[in-house]
Amino acid sequence: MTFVTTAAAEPSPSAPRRARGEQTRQLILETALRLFRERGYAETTMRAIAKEAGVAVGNAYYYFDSKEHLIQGFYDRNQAAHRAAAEPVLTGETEFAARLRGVLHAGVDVNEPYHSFAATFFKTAAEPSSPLSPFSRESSPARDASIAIFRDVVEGSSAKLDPELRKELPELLWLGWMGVTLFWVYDNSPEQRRTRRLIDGAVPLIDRLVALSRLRVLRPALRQILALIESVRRDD
Amino acid sequence: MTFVTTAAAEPSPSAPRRARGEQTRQLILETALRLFRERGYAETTMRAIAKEAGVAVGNAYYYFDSKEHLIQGFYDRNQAAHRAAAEPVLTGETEFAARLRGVLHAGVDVNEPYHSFAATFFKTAAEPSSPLSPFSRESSPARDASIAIFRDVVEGSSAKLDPELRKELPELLWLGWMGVTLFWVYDNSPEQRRTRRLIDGAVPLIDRLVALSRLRVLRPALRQILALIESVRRDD
DNA sequence: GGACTTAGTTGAACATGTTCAGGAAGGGCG
DNA sequence: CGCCCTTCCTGAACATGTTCAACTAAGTCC
Repeated sequence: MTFVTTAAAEPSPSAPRRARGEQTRQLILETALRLFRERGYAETTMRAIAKEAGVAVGNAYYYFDSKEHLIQGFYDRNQAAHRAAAEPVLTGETEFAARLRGVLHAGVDVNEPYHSFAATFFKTAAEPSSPLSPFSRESSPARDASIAIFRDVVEGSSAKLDPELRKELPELLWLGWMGVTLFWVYDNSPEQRRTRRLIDGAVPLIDRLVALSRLRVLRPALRQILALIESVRRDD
Repeated sequence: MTFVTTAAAEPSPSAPRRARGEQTRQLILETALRLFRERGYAETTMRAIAKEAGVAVGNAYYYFDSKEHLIQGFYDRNQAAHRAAAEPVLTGETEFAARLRGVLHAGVDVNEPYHSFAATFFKTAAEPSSPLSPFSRESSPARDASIAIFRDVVEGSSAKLDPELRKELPELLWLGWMGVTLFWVYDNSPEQRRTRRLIDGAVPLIDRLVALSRLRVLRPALRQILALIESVRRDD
């Protein structure tokens, strides 16, 4: 079985030990994601992945703890793509609203091709104990990277806002982004237009709220909100 | 196999045709929910349910399309229990904030015994295409019943508020309740105290916002928000 | 070079959700 | 009663995620 079946990275026996394993891992991941895209998540069997990749079923389990774990690779990729797609806005725009809007739309753009099957495996991410949950320990690198985008949104903007709020805002915006994503998953309007409308409608509201945060009169209300967040976050 | 195995409702052969089937259905559902509670959802096999109920595996599939569909029974029950638990507050309290707070706490109370395994099967509810999704067609009876509770919260309260908002508020509060539930699922603080704190902190804020809705100055902002909701809801 | 270690790989075996061809069994109808 | 239809029920068979004992071979150490 040494003839070339695909042009893709087939592990070459000549490669050094470490690299060889990494090659196999990538091959399995690539194959899996391709099949997920082509047939959907549930319809893709581990046997099919293994066969298509030219390895034994057990080998896939040597590199990935479970079928679900293959999805993590998808997340990592999408996260990087979001960052890249947001880059122009983050370097070009200075107004808070425009930055936020651009970043959110970039996120939707990046996800768009996967909408149909993202919904299919979204369920696995929703389980709190799942490593795929956006709040899980295993997701924390991807999560931190995602929050970093929103920190960039805030810090690179010309908007002046309450310093307390400034500290919390990136994480709150990320949470909002999770909300948008949740909405997006459920949104089956053509081209997910409702999600776009949600973004376009919500961003000005958020912008106005954020601007209001500096008003002396609203200080107590803001403190109350921040205190609530703090108290809810506390884990006891 | 005609000896009595449990004291519970075993289908009596003498019962009329229709009722007999219903009895079996109930028996299977009871058994399933009990085992879910005792062992957890994933750990309970269909074979175990069938064996425990004294029927064949196929029989369970005659009454329930899938293992997930057994959960719907759990929802229906919980919904009714929520209504019942909220009753005292809804008849006794007249202030909006107190009513809302009471209803939300009642909801958490009702769910509390199931927290550990609710999380386990929450994932199945999260899939948009699943009949268990709170937004699905199959869930609409339970959903409508739940929204009705929040309509009661609004209509039975002494609070005066913008008529436009009044129309939308029950559904918005229900959505908020879904948010609280989502938070609750992820909340593993002892006795889910964080969820309680979230409710206690958020209700006054909502109460204040709702009261503000009548201020002339805020009219444009309110209209903007309502328009956003309307536009997002539109399915095109 | 030879013994040893360990990463990498295999495929059969297992567990469990689901299906399905078929078999009772009650009740209506001639 | 005898026939038939529908409801209810059965358990073996199937599909698929996962495990595991065993094997291969690349590297390491003496």
